[in-house]
Amino acid sequence: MQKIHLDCNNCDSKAVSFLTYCTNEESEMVMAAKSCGHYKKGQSIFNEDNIPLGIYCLSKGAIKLTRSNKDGKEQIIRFAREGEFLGYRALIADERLVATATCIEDTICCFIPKNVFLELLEKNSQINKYMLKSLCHDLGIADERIQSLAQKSVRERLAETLLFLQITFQDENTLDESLISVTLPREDIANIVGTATETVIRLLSEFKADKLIDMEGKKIRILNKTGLERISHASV
Amino acid sequence: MQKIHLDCNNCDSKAVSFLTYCTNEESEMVMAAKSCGHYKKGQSIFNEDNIPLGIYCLSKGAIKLTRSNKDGKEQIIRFAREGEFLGYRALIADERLVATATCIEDTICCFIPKNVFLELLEKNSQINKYMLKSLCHDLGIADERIQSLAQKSVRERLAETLLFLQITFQDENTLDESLISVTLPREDIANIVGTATETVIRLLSEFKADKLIDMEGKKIRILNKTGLERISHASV
DNA sequence: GCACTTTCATGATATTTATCATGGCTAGTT
DNA sequence: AACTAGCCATGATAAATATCATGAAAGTGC
Repeated sequence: MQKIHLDCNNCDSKAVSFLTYCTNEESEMVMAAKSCGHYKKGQSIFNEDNIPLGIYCLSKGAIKLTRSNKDGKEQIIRFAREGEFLGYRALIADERLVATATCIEDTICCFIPKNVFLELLEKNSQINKYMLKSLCHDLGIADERIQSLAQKSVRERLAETLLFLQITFQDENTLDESLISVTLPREDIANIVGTATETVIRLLSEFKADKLIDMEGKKIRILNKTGLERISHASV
Repeated sequence: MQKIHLDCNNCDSKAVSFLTYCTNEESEMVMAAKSCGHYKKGQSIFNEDNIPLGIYCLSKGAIKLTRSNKDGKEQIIRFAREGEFLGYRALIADERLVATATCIEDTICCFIPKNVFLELLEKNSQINKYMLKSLCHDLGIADERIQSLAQKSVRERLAETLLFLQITFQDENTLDESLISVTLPREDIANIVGTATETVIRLLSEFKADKLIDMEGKKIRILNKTGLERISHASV
């Protein structure tokens, strides 16, 4: 990780995160306390089981949050992009980190120490509300995920995942919105869906044969969104 | 639902919920605004897709929170017992309810209107902290659940579920702690684990043959906790 | 450009789990 | 006591998915 310095006021992520609600004074406090760094694709920002020392703000790039089992097989719990925060769940719950954050692209990420964040949370009611609301929203998404994993087939979940990836990694400055702009190895896709890598590869081949998707290099293009939606909602 | 009136100060759930942090004045406000009712086993307290009008506080009994798919198959998302609250996730996130709350025992439950709850949340910082922390904790549990559903086999998840049910429905005034004190039909167990009812029945028979559990009427007794733990943690 | 490593792809096979079918058991009802 | 409905249980079978094996293709470092 290569250290750099960033000005929150010029940061892309300010516009979309709770930093919007900071007063000037609070912004100054955050800026004085934070430390920023450049991470390469594949590097991890924090690791499960560690004690959280603060929160992380993604200024640029994308990360996957994963939990590993005994055999080292990882499950992707969620993704985060520019403007999103990491590590606050464990911090607020006063628990250890239960997930590892790994960059899936080159990433710029700032660290805000625990006490600064907790003070903001306590003193600034807009920030407090924002966090509450966003936690509740995330919990709703997690519940949806639980239902999906419990009730849908792998085929349904893969279709769902492709649509999710397309939306999540929508590149606002590209007109080519049918192309999934992130390149995830098949193994990562399997670790979202909760299945074996070979199964993903096979089903992707089927989807391709059915003209639902196309492969352009490692990237996936969605040819028939409605078709995928139909598959994805077959049962749920 | 049969209406009754309850005094929060004498309520079992006061000791364990955010109501602990209410000032006298706030308690009065809650008491004046709330309405309480007696629900029979099987009755629902609220239904998915509805707009949340307030939150519900369980004074006695137990409920299951479920989400249904197209075919009407339900997934149990979580349980709530005395002292726990329901419906706040959707309320705070400003979304519709995504789950149905159904009593699995005769239940006494109070309704606190939206504005009263939101005011408490805003004015009382201890309550605010309590809610934040508890949401973060719940989100951690949801993430664990996601990993379990994605990576564990049905057999592993059933063992996990039995241990979970034993702890969750621990009756503090019974010495017989190896008996799972709640009676859930096999179908409900299947809807926690995320599998077919027949599969649960078959695996329970296996567990019984392996002397891991025993069946006493409809109730299940855990004979070998360590054995179940070993099965449950085989992979994760 | 060539060795080397990782990822992708596909076949063969085994295992797990779902589905369909049938019958027994139990609790509540008349 | 007989009747009925709703579980519970188990067998037979089918379908979905995992696992193992092998090779091709694509990156990566030197």
